[in-house]
Amino acid sequence: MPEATTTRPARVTLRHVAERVGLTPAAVSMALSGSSRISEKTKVAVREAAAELGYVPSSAGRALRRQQSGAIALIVPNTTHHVFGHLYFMHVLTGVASVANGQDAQLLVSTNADEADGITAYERVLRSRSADGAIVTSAAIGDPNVERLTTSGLPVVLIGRFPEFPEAPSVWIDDVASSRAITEHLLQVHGRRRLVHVTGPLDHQTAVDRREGFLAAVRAAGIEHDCLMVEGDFSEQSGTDAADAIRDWHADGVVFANDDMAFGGMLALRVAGVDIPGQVSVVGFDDFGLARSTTPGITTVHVPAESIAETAAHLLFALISGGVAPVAPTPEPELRIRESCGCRPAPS
Amino acid sequence: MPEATTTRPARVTLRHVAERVGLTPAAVSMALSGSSRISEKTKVAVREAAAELGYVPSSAGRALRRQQSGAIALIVPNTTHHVFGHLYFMHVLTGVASVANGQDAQLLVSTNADEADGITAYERVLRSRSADGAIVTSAAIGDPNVERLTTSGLPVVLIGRFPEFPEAPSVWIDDVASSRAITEHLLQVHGRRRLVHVTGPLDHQTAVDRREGFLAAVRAAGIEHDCLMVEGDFSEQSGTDAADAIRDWHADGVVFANDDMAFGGMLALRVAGVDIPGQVSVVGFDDFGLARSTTPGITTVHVPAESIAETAAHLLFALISGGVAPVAPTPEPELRIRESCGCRPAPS
DNA sequence: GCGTAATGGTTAATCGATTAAGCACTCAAT
DNA sequence: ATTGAGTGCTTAATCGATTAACCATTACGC
Repeated sequence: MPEATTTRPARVTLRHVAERVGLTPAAVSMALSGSSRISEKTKVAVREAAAELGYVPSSAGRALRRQQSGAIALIVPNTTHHVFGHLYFMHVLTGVASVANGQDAQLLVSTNADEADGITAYERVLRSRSADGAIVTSAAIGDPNVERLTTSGLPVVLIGRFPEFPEAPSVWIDDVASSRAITEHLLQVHGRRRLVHVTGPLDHQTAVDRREGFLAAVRAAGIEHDCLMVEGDFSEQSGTDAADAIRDWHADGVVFANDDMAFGGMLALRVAGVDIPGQVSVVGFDDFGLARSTTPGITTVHVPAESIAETAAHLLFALISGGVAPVAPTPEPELRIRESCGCRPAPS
Repeated sequence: MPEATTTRPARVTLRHVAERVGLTPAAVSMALSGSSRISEKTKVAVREAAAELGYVPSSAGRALRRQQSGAIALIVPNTTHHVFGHLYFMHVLTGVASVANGQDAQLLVSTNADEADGITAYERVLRSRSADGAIVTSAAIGDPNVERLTTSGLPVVLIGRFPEFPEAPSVWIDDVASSRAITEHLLQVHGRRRLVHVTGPLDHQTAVDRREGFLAAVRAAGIEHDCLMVEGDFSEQSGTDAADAIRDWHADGVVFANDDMAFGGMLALRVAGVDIPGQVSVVGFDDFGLARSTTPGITTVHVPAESIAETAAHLLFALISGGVAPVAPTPEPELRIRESCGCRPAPS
């Protein structure tokens, strides 16, 4: 039984196209890449045949020959701390994906911290050259993997501030200044004096910096000995857990290190009969979406995660191709004033 | 100047390991894969050398030889309709990633709808064999790309119902039954009689099915000629836009086809002075996170996106390795009763 | 008419891992 | 002693794309 003439093989390679037009694979390759050594007539014939057969170059073959995969990886080392599956990650993914699309690069998402032979799965992504470079986000302070990746000589861009690695290409916002600014909002605009700060997990630089900003503000106001620090972990639950301490201490203002905790805290305070913002002004941090959907809306610091991610991606592509890492500008902090601090009346 | 003896080449290949132990690359490959034709002593030596040099197999070399990439792709054809960058996607990503990790597979995320040579970027992912299979989510009805992918012979699993392709492996929930159930909640528990349904974009099967479920419920109640249909597009804005029509029509219950629209609608109704749930009962659909953060919390249908995604991923791996597609069970609809329908008093 | 350029390809090598087939060499059984 | 089976590796081919080096033609200048 003869093959149907329209049968196209499951995998169309250069050779199939070459046979179709009566050339060698080499010629077809050159034709498709627009080499000047191939006649215009042949190029047209090759392009037609390729289109008819549905030829798409094998990424493996090409990667092997070119010594680069055409993909970048987005790595999240820290799956334990509610990071992956968080709104933050969505924004980062959106930003990175849009830049990757613009560069015709594939995007690999890697979150697996399993170790085999002492190498984590996401380090393996780089060492196996599945990706030409990586963006690492949400890493903890002192994470040995971060050091390994940044010193491996492979193109890696960090999202977040890593004082331990001042040389490592990284993109961050000024958490200290932002946190200070929003704390000062409570102090200066609303005249709050008994402040609580609910921190994030202090093994993350972001949490440390936001605490630092808070402290700078209260120090400047001369009330640094009269405020309460509660350690949270960025989870809504830890915000809820902080509510008792906040009430017992008779706070009139709370700076949560992120919106999730602010939300959890607000709910718990409300259940306990505390009026927000009447009795207690509440502010958060991040503005990834939650803060505007609650009632009252949470006054917060807008973290432009998507644009940070875009910057990181551009930086990564620059590293991959050029080697020179342009310095990324740090965006200015931007407060989003809503109702939880007492600025506007809640709608209703 | 002599090279430092500890210098390890940037890219360690089989040959480097082979030279180190005085063998051929072939022997090293066999040793690392545990072949019985290699002596135990040699295997130990090889493993040691590989670990010392930090050898990780080249994914390109391996992919070329094995004719599979060891990666799967998560494809979102539809970037226009607020899909990527949505909470839904986060859940899907989490589910797929966890299964992929379990299978030691890389995860490619592809959202680029750009066409070149009549092939979209995400079809290219499959045809270039960058991925061994794909999960497609959020595709529109009649999207030609879906047909192309499902009939291409490549392993593809769809998330969502596609009546046009009854043979295509797919995973979905029963939107019709779920939507009917939540509509009946308004009718039976709350005695609502003047219902509005705000649909999603009707080029998506999900939106069509949810409308169908709504209609089934009102039909069963004998009030199908006395309800209002408003076409939305799943966006918060379109929910907001529906508010005027809802009020003008003097509705006492609204079934929004998703939570985003319900949120937008609730805000707008509240601004217009409508009491929810006092005057109007509101319900949504999805429960991806937003519904529980609002005040009042939105009564909704819980869509187990993460577990759907996991099922889809398992199905995909079965297709890739076995070829047999196990039929996936359809999860039962689950209502999440909150305050927006009038069931519980809002906390305050 | 003859060297010199173009023109338009082909040949062969390469990227790294894998595996079938082959080849020494040892040991045991007939 | 001689075949037979193991044992433990090496050789060589392969996956697909790319590119440097090479080889035929034809065209052209003087």
